[in-house]
Amino acid sequence: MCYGQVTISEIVSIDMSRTKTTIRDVAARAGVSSTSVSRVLSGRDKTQMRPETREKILRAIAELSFTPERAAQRLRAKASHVVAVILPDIANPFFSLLARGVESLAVERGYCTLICDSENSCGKELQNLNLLSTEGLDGAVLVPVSSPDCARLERLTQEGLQIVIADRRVQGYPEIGAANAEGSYELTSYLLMLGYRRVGYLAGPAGVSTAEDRLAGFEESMAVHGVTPVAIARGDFTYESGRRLSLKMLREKEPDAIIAANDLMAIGALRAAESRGLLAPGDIGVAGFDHVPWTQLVVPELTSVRIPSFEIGREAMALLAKQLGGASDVAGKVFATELVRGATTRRVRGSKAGRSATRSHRKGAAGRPHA
Amino acid sequence: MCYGQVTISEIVSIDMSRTKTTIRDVAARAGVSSTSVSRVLSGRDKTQMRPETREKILRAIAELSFTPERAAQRLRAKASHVVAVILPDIANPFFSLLARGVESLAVERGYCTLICDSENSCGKELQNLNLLSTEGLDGAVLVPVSSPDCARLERLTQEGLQIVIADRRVQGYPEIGAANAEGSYELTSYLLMLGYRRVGYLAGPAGVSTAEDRLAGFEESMAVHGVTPVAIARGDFTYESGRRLSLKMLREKEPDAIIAANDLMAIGALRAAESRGLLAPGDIGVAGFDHVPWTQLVVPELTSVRIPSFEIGREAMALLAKQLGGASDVAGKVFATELVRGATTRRVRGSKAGRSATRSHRKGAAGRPHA
DNA sequence: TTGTATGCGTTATCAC
DNA sequence: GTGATAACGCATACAA
Repeated sequence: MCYGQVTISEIVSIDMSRTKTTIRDVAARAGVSSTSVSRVLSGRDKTQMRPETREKILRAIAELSFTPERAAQRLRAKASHVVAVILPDIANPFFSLLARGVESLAVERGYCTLICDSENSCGKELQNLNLLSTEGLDGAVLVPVSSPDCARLERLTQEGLQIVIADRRVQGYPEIGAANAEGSYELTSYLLMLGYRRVGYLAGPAGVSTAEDRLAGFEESMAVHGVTPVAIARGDFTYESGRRLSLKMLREKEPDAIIAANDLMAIGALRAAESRGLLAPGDIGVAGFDHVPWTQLVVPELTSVRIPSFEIGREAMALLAKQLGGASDVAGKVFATELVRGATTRRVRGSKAGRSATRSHRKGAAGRPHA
Repeated sequence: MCYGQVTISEIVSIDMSRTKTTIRDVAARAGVSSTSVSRVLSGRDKTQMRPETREKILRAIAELSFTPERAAQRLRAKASHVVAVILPDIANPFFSLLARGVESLAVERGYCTLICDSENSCGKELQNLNLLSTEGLDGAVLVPVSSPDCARLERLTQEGLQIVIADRRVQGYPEIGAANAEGSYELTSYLLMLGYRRVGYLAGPAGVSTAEDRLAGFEESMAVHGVTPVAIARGDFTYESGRRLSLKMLREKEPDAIIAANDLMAIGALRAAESRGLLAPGDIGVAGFDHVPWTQLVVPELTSVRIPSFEIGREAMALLAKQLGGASDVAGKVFATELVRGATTRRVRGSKAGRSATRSHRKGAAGRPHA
C-alpha cells in the first residue's frame, strides 16, 4: 500500500535500518508490481513477460542484492524442499559415503539435505525422526539403527512425510540395498575354494537385515559345499566384539578361517589371531564385509565384500524424489556386491588376479585427505 | 474470523481434509483465543494464566496432536534456530567427531544443526556457505578446507549471520582449536629423547594453520635440541602423499625417524618403510597427529598426538550460541593436546608407561560399531 | 502482459 | 487474565 509513495531514497534508508529487503522493495525499484518480481524469481514463465520488464527486475534484484525469504516461501508452498538422511553412525565412513550419495542426487533435484546422526542409539534415532515433523521437512532417507519403530514411521507417513529406507531392509518398505546374501555366498564359496575347511562365522546383531542376510548366505554356501561351520557367534559389529569372540573361537574350535559380517569384526579376528601367534593367510584365513576406504590402511589387506554405499544412497534419494513428486510406482533396487580378494586369505593357486584387483582399488580409496 | 462459528464436527472434517491443524483449531476446540494457545506454546508465562485455561488448551493440543508450523514461526521471529556445521570431509572421523561435539551442545541450547560436507573442495565449501544465506540459517561453525574466502565470510556476517571458525585458524576470528605447535613440540622432543637423530618431517599443505603450527612446533623443538632435520617435505594430508614422499625421503636421506603432520601420512610413511624392509620402531620411528579412533586398528599402533575434536566442536558451538544470544565478549579457546605413545617409536628405556597409556585409549575408541 | 488482493500460521501489541 | 488485530514475506487466483 504505502509502497506506492516510497521514493528510492526512502528504500535505501529502509535497507540501512536492517529491515530485510523484500520482493516489494525490488518491485518499487523496478517500477513494477511484486507479482512480476515473483514471476521472475520462480523462473517458470508459464506466462510470457516482456523482456525489458524482466531486465528491469533483474537489475533491481542485483542492485539490492535481494534474496527471497525461505521461511515465507515455505509457509506459502507448504513444502520445505529439505530432506533428511538419518544415519546410525556418522563417524562410520560406510554411512558418510551413503550420505554423499544422497546429497549428490538431492542437489541435482533441488533439495537441501539435512544429515542426522543417530549415534547408534534408537532413542536418538527417534529424536531425529521427530525432527522430520517438527522442523517441517519433506521426507527422509532412513538407515535404521536396528529394527525401527514401525508405528512411528507409519504415523509420519500419514502426516504426509515421505520415507525411504536404505541399506537395511524393513518390512513394508521398498528395498534399496545390496545383495548381501549373494555377496556372502560368493565370499564363503571363495574361501572354500581356497581350501579352508574349518570355517567359523562372526555374525552381526539379530534383527538387522544385513546381518541376517550375510549369515544366510554363509550358511547356504557351506551347506551346498557340504561343509559344516565349526562355530557361529553373534557379535555387534564392533572391533571389540570381533576380537573377543574370535579369541574364544580360536581357543575352543581351532578354525582355519574366520568370516565376519563386517570389516571391523574381521580386523578384531585378525588381531585376536595374531595375539595367539597365528598369521593370515597362512595359519588362518580372515574375511569381512563392507570394504570402506580406511579398511585398506590395515595390513594385511583384508579380503572383503564391497557394498556400494554411495550408489545405495543415491538411489534411495532418487526414490524419495520420485515419491515427493507424487509418483506411486515406487520400486526398490538391489545393488550387486563385489568380492575384493585381499591378503588375509590364501592366493588362488597360480594366479595374481586377486592381488592386482586389490591394488586397483587401493589407489582411489586411500587418497582421502585428513585432519 | 469464521472460526468463531466453527463447530467441533466441522473441525474434525477440516482435519480429515488434509488441512494442517492450526493454532486456531486448537483455540476453537479449547474455547479460547489463539493468543492464549500461543502463550501456552511459547512456554514463557510472563503473563500468568489461569491453570484451568491452560489445562483446557493442553488437552486440545493433545487431542488434535497439534504441531506448530516452523515456517510460520520463523517468518515471524526472523530467526530459524538452525545452525550449520560445515566440514571439509564428513568421511573423516576426526571431523565427524567434531560435528558430534557441535551437535551435543546445540541440542542443549535448542538449536537444530545442519551438517554440510565440503568434500575437500573449496567450491563446495562456498556452496555450503551460500546455503547459510539462502536457507535462512542463523549461523555456522566452519572448519575451512584451507584458507576460506574472507570477503564472502565478511559479507555473510554483514547479513547478520554468525560464523565461528573451528580447528583451523583464520585471521580476524576467535580461535577455537588445539595447541598444535605445542603438541608438535612435545612429540618431536619425545622422539629426540628416545634417541632418534636423523629426523624427517612430512608437513601438511601450506596455508592451513594446523599444518603450519605443527611444522613450527617441530622446527622449534629440533632447534632447541640442537638437531637439524634431515628433510622436510610438503604433503597434502593424504595417505598417498605420505607414502610417496616417504619413499623419496628414505631413498635420499636415510632418516631414522619420520614425523608426519597427520596420521594418514604417517601410515603412508609406515607402509613406505615396510616396502623397503624397514620396520618400526627398530629400523625407523614413525609418528603422526590426530589420533582418531580408526588409527588404532592399524598395527603397529601409531605414536600420535591426540586432538580433542569433540571438545573443539562443542566449544565452537558454545561460542556460536553466545554470539547468537547477542554477546560480544567472544573469546576463543585453545585445547591441550595429548601425546599418545604408540608402538611405532621405541619404548622409553626401563618403562612400560607408554604401552599402558595406549592400551587405556584403545578400549573406548575402537568399539565403534560398523556397517 | 501486468497488477490487485488475499491468506499461508504464528506471535507481538495493544485493548478490554 | 484474555482476546482482537496486524504484520512477517511470499505466491497465487483473479481481474484488467
